[in-house]
Amino acid sequence: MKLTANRIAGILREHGYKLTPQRHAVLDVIAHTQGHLTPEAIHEKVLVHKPGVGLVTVYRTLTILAELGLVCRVHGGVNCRSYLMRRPTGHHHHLICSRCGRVVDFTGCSLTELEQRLSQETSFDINGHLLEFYGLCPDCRPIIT
Amino acid sequence: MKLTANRIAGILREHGYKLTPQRHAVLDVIAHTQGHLTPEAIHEKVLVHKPGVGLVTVYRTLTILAELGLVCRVHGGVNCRSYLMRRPTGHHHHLICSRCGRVVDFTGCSLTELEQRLSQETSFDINGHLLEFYGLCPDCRPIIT
DNA sequence: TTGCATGCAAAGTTTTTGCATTAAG
DNA sequence: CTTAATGCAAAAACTTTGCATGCAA
Repeated sequence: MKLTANRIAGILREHGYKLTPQRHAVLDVIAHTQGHLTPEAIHEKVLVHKPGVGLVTVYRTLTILAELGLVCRVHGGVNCRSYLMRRPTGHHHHLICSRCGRVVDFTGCSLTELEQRLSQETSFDINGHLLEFYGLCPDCRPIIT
Repeated sequence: MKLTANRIAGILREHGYKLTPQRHAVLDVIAHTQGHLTPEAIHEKVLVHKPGVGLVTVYRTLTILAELGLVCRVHGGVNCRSYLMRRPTGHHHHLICSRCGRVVDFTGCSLTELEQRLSQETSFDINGHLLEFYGLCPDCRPIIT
């Protein structure tokens, strides 16, 4: 299902938040970007079409959007704190280009078996995991090796 | 193989670094801690036995130790930037207790198949991955559920 | 109207850098 | 001796908070 403005507004409203132009702009930027963006980068892009929006607002917006699951926070490597759009695929992970930052989602991580094994061996009560692959995307990969 | 002071000194020397008491202290702290520590926490612990060491030195030391692979940087979740001792097990990952921060290493992530699949499907040149499991360790898990 | 959201400024945090001094090898 | 490492202070980078005003519903 596509995340229309209406649907997003609905999700926000459900949680007592409003869909303001600023929040709309932040979402737009993230939605139209292939890859992850730092709060700073998001702010810059927002300013192009919506001058005057404060970096503070971007931070506050990101917190809310991540809390609602509309955007994902990407961890790992450089840029520990970056955000990207959550594609509506449910449980998924990211394959990130180390050079241009492009992010490809993937599903089917098939870690349940490993999780069970770990759970048994360590007696941990496991409730989540983080998996990211790194590499060079086709565009960034040198043609001649 | 145990990482004796001599061996560590050797590794440092190989790369043009010296084994100073400060670096020794930082390593000691990390080596004797079960779990990950933030730079700040490491500094505090170092100060107990070596008053006067600057937080700056801790930062600089951590950068070097991570670069040499003597310590690992833990990503994900809260505490994006924490460090722990690298157990000499080669390629491994971490199972982290969300409550007390205890870290258990594990190997056998069996992601080669997945990596190959992704590589084929996306034409990415994949060269690494990050995998972390989160949960509650036996000590932190409520007995009565 | 009502209350959440905004922008500004300012304060907190966290991390890095410049420089004179010290100490490891 | 020689060169890297340290500690201090200061700067830079990053993030959060307080508050008066503005705006969506």
